[in-house]
Amino acid sequence: MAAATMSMFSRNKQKKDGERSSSSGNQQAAAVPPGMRKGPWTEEEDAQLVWFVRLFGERRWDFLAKVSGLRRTGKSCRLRWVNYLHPGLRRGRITPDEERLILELHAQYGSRWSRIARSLPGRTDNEIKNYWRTRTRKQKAASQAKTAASASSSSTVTTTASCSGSPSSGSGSLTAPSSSALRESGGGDGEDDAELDEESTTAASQHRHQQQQQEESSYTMDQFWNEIAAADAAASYMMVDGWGGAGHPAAAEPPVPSSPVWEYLSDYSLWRIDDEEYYKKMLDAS
DNA sequence: AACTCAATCAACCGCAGTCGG
DNA sequence: TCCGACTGCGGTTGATTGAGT
Repeated sequence: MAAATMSMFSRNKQKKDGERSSSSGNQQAAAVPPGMRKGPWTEEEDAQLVWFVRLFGERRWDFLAKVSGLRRTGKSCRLRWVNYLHPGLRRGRITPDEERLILELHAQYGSRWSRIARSLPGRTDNEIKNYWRTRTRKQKAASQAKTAASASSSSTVTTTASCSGSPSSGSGSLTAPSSSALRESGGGDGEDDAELDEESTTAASQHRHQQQQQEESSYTMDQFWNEIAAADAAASYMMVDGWGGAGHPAAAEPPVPSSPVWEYLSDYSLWRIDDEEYYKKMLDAS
């Protein structure tokens, strides 16, 4: 876990500063005020941001960006915190259970990623959005390949193609929502909806696949819905107490360093001094 | 070893909603 | 009611990585 997060951190470090800003064209130059930094965050910036979020809370991002001395917009600071530095973030691959949940919730809410993310504690809307995008792309490519194959050879039908409605079936656990549920969802953009409809056409085969997998993994729908309820409960709990709050059931367990900067900061000498003292130092320095 | 290509993910943008003056 | 600042969201882009050839 720690190794994984650190590798991600170092990966971020490897990005060249300002590379994006130079390659992104005039639009971005207009969006970011002059003198503001853009592109990948450095470890120092991360550490600084974490400190000031601790001091001022997850609010008033413009103010925070200013007093911290970071040459970043408030918006950028918020995004960095929410998507990367937040201590409650969960790292690593989307699990099969999460996949299933995302599928359910997408059928329910469409492309309202933040809403979906609320039911997946520790996952960000950005993460889920990226995951979904990858998944739909794969699905699209697979279905295109399938239609191309069937067009080229209309006489013979291979048996292998018929059981692989989804490319993600390899990961083993996606359950397509019912077509009625998909239609009721209403939300979502056109592309996704179209792909979901496409998905629903293979619902029967996927359902068989799902049953097969349920038998294999002994994973019942009761368990599935219990987990959804638990996730919702956890999410609402976090809304009240904050992520990783003291009263959280998980707090009984040793906290998992979910964000690399926390590991970084644990060795960072300034981390050990008093907040106010540090704040003074920072103000003096700036 | 060098190259290609798909997957992943961080970060950006524009837009819309909310809130206080 | 209007306006500006702030915040959050969804869509998109592009750098990096890793697997395959």
